[in-house]
Amino acid sequence: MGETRYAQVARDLAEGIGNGRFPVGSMLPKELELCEQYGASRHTVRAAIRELQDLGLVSRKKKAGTRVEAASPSRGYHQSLASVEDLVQFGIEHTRVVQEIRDIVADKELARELGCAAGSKWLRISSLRMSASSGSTPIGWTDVYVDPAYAELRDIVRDNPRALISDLIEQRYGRRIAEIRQDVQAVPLTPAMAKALGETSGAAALRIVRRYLDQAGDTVEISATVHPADRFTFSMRLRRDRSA
Amino acid sequence: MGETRYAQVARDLAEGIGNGRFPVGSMLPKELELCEQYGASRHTVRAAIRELQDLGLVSRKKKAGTRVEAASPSRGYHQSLASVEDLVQFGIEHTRVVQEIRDIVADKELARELGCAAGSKWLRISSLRMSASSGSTPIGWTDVYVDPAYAELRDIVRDNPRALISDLIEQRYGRRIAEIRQDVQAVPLTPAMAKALGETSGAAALRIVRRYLDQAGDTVEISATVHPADRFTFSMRLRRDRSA
DNA sequence: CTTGACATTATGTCCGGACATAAAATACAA
DNA sequence: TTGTATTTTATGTCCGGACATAATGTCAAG
Repeated sequence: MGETRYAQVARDLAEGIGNGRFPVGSMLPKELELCEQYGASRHTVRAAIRELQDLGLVSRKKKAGTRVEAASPSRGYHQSLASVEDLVQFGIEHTRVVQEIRDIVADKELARELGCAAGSKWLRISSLRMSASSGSTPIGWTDVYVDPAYAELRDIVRDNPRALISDLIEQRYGRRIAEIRQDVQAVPLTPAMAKALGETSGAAALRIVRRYLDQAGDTVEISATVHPADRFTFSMRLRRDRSA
Repeated sequence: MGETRYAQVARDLAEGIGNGRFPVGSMLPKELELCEQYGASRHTVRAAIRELQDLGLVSRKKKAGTRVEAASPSRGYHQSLASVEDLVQFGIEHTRVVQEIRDIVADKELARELGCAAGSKWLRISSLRMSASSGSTPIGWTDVYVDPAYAELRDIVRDNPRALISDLIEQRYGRRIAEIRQDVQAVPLTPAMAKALGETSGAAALRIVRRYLDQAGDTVEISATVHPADRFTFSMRLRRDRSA
C-alpha cells in the first residue's frame, strides 16, 4: 500500500544500479522486457524510468535505449530535491561539531544578512563542519537559525552529528521542507571566524545562506555556512529537460 | 509536426500565466475542463501540466487543484534547464565588454583549474561583465574557452554582447548544450584581476567555473567567471519533486 | 459553536492499445 | 571499401477508460 507500483519499480531499478546489477555505462532492459519482468504496463514502467531520469541515473535515446549514467544516490535529499548534488554531500560527507547553542534576537545587520525581520527571535546552533572522511581541519563554520520553540533540538543535534537539521525538524515536529532558497557569495573572513577556522582575518571565503521553507512558504530554518577558500567547492550539475 | 500536442498545450498555458489570463495565485482549470478545451486526452493534458510543474509555474494538490505559482519565465535557459534561475539573470541582466580574444595553450595550472588536458588548445575570449541596468562598475571578469575551430566567434561575440556564448555556438555550429557542470568557490583576487576590477589584490571573490557539455558528453565550452565579493550573489531555488 | 462522520471531487495511479519518429543496423549499390 | 537506401526497433506521443486516494466542504449530532 505504502508504495505505488511505479515507485517500486523505480526503487528496484535504482538499487540494481547501485549494487552493480546494472553497471554504469550499460543499457537497461528495454521497456517491454521490464513490463514483462515486473508484470506492469508500459505506462507504469515509463513512469518509473522517468523517475530515474529526474535523478540523473539514466539517459535515454530513441532506438538506442536506456543507458545507466551514474551510481545510485543513497536516498534522502538527492531523491527529493531534483538535480542538485551538493546537498547529498552535505548530509553524507560532513559531520557537525556543535560549538554553541543559544537564544538570540536578530539585530539590523543579522536581519539583513538572513533576510528576516529585525527583532525576531531565533535559536542559533553554531557548529564546525568537519569532513567525515579525513583530517581534523574544519572545512567550515555553520550557524543554523530555527524557531526557539524547537527547544528539543538542543539535545538532538548533538546526538545526530551527521543528520541535516531540517530532517530532524521534519522527524520531530512534522514540518516538511518543500523548497530551499540559496544564496552564495564570497566574503572576507571576520577575525572571530578566522580564528575558529585557523585562517587569517580577511581571507577569502565562500558563504552559503539557505532558507528552508515549508509548503505554505513559511521559513522553517535558515542556515549560514562559511567555507574558507580552497577548502570547499560547491559543485552542481544542470541538465536539460527531457522535453528539450 | 514541429511541436507535439502536449507541448502546445503547455506553451499555451504558460503564455496564459505570463499574460495574466491565469494570475499568480489563481487556480488553473481542472484537468477534465482542459481536456475539453484543447480536445486532448487527460493523459496529454497531464503531460502538459507536468511541464509547467517542472518549470515551477504551478503546484498541485489532490482535490485542491492546480495553482499558479509564478509568472512565466522568459524562455531560453530557464525553460530548458530546470529550476535554476541564475542562468537567466546571466543572459538577461548582464552585458559583455570584450577585452581580449586570443589562442592559447593550456599549461599545467590552467588545465587543473579548468579540468582539461594540459597542452590542449583553446580560443579564449576575455571580457568584463557589466550590469545591464546600472552603473559602469564591472561586476565580474569572464574567461570563456572554446574550440579554436569556432573562429567566427571572434566577430560574433562582439556583436551580441548580451547573448550567452553557448547559444551563439548552438545557432552557428549546431552544437546543442545538454548539460552544464558548475563549480563555485571563493578565491582571493590576483593582482591582474584586482586591477581590472578596481579592487585590491587578495580581496575575496566568487569564482564560477562552468563546463558546457553536449549530448555525447563532450565539452563545448568552459567559462570561468570571477566576481568581487559584495558585487554578486549567486541565487537559486530548489524544489521538492512532484513525487515527494 | 464545535466535533466528527460522510459525500464530493480533483488529482494520482494504472491498464491496454495504437501509431509516429528517430536512430541504429543491415543490405545494397557504386 | 565507401556511400546510400531500406528495414528494424526502442523510445516518444496519444488515446480512452478505470479505480484509488486525499483534501475539501457539508451537515448533523453533541
